[in-house]
Amino acid sequence: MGLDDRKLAVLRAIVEDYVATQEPVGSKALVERHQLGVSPATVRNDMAVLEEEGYIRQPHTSAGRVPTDRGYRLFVDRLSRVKPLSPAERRAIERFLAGAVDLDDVVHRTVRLLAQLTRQVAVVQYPSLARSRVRHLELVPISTTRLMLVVIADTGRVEQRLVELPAPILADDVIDLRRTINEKLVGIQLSETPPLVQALIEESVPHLRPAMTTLSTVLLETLVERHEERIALAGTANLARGGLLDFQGSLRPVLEALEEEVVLLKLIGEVEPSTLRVRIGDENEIDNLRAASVVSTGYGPGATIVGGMGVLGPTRMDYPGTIATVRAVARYVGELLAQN
Amino acid sequence: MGLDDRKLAVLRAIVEDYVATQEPVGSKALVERHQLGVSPATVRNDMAVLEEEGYIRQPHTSAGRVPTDRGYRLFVDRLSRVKPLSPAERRAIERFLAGAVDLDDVVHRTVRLLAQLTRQVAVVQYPSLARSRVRHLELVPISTTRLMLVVIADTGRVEQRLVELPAPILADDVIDLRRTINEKLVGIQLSETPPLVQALIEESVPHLRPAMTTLSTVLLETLVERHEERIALAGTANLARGGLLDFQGSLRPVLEALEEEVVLLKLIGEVEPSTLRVRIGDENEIDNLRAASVVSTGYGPGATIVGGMGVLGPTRMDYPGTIATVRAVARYVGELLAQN
DNA sequence: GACTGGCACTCGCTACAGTCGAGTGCCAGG
DNA sequence: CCTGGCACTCGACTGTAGCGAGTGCCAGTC
Repeated sequence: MGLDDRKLAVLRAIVEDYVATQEPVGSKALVERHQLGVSPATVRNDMAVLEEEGYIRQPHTSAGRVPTDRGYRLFVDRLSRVKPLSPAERRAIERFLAGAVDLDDVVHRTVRLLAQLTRQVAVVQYPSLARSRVRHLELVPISTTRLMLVVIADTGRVEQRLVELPAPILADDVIDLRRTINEKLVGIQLSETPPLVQALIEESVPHLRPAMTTLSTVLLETLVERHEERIALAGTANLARGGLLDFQGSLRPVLEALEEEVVLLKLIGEVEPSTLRVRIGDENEIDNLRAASVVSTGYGPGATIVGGMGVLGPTRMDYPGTIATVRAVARYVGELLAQN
Repeated sequence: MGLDDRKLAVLRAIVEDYVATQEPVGSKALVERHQLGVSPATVRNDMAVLEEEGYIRQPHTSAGRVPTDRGYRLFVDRLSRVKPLSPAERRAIERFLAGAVDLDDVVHRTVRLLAQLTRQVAVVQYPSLARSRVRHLELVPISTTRLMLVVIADTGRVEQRLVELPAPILADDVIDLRRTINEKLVGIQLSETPPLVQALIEESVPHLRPAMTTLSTVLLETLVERHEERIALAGTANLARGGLLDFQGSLRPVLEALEEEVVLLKLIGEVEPSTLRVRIGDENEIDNLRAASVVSTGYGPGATIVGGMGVLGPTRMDYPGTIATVRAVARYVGELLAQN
């Protein structure tokens, strides 16, 4: 039952070879390419045990072995050696991200960078509004009954929304409104604003109350409810690389899943303090992604986390490399945000 | 050389059948499914002529015929009968777009709607900044040396950008700056702003000149140069529908092309007054899309055009249906923008 | 002169048999 | 516990044969 060190080494070798060659790996090839110090026959015995335990399987009798999801899991948890990034990669990351001019640009560059380095599909969540604080609220008069509300978060993210007032409003009153809402809300974390917005109505001067009421509705929608989360995606073309061997023949389910923002958020958005997360094949909750693996992590300035990013690829992926890249990119982006 | 009416009818029948069945169509099947009033042998003679002229071809000897790009072109230009949208489709369009709350939402909904109705890849360009007018410019003080510049266009599009000032600035001066730039620029079409921005520097009061100089640089970047065009994409999963028969086996080149914003812009952005455009296979300038067709059109409130939208699919697509849908959606969106 | 029925021909597709070889499981011996 | 040897399995590949959809051509008919 217990797997001794050699069996684990065999499993590791199988995973590494299979990931590299994309073909079932046999006992003979294994001893040739790795220094296992035993004969093919011995390896075969080990393989039989590994198969019994569910870590590897045979596509057909008389074919080599292929890791199962469970095998990859064990590999990731206990067997993979950390693969440090090459200096060239580090430089690429720095250079690529250095030129960013604003938040949108940072996210765009990050997602392309990730896709390029890992050669897989990359997903980056914009800094979540819920996790940011209000830096400034602006009211821009468009006409006497229309205002443009602009919310600026401390992460640099900006949301805007048109407000249709119930009655015409004076310029001075707009200034008044702006002052009031800023006094009340600046510096507050967005997820904490609802009660304060509520209070705004009650505390406002009578003749502004109707305006404040509609305004606060829109505020609530903008701050909390409405497409609160945005997401950037890149590298879908990489899905078509593995010649349809990955993803059991059809990209369709995967592409479909990637079109749903909700799904993407689930993939990378559930950020716990646990920094980095790997979900392998069946471990994914989304049915369409049962043939895929996801490596995701949170990122943000310093220790706080403002969003998630990650990479999606075939279960047969280079886990050590991908993990190292995702971790490195997330750290760089975090530093970039901290400088701001 | 000249193709008489029956030969054209045969070509039309071939296109329609091939689009429907995805299989080469033979003379016998043709006379069975269409009322051509002649025998298979006659149809075969017509086919021979059509093939000689390059409108159809045989994948292999002893197979049915398949339209060539040139055949589709003729079909689109002269043979396709307009296919009016079903009331259900019209209602779907209206319902789907009615719920939009702001410009971003309109674009998002439009692109998903197009993808869903045509069952293909949809592309929608955000209203081009170059073609909009400045509605309002806002300067929000972040710190004494930092301003947030917000540009609001009359199409509802909003761009923002951080401005790093060379020296600290007083609150009153910010108000001054804001007033000046608004006086000068509001109502101007964005593509016309550069000379005016230049003039801003020269006309500003001496002690504000350094601030105005950096500000105008950023203004120029924001108004004209920087990722001036944004694009929304949906329906990529539809590419994987045709079971790899379309796109000659690999989705990769197509997916790659779709990742390049520049390419997408080329596809749908070159908007001439000519309302609707169909590019078939080889007619596409982008090599990766030689196996695809694109149906695109401009849209905007009333007669003005503020951006493009379109649909991409296999050359073997339902042209009449796609054309009708794209045209209808563009018109609805135009009306929606006009109401604003 | 245009259309049609008939006929020989082409050629991709499928099924089937046979061979090859990678890879396995098992066993006896060190 | 490991190893070398051996029989066995089964997928991949090859070659052959038959089938049938579809064609091109030609002689005959209206």
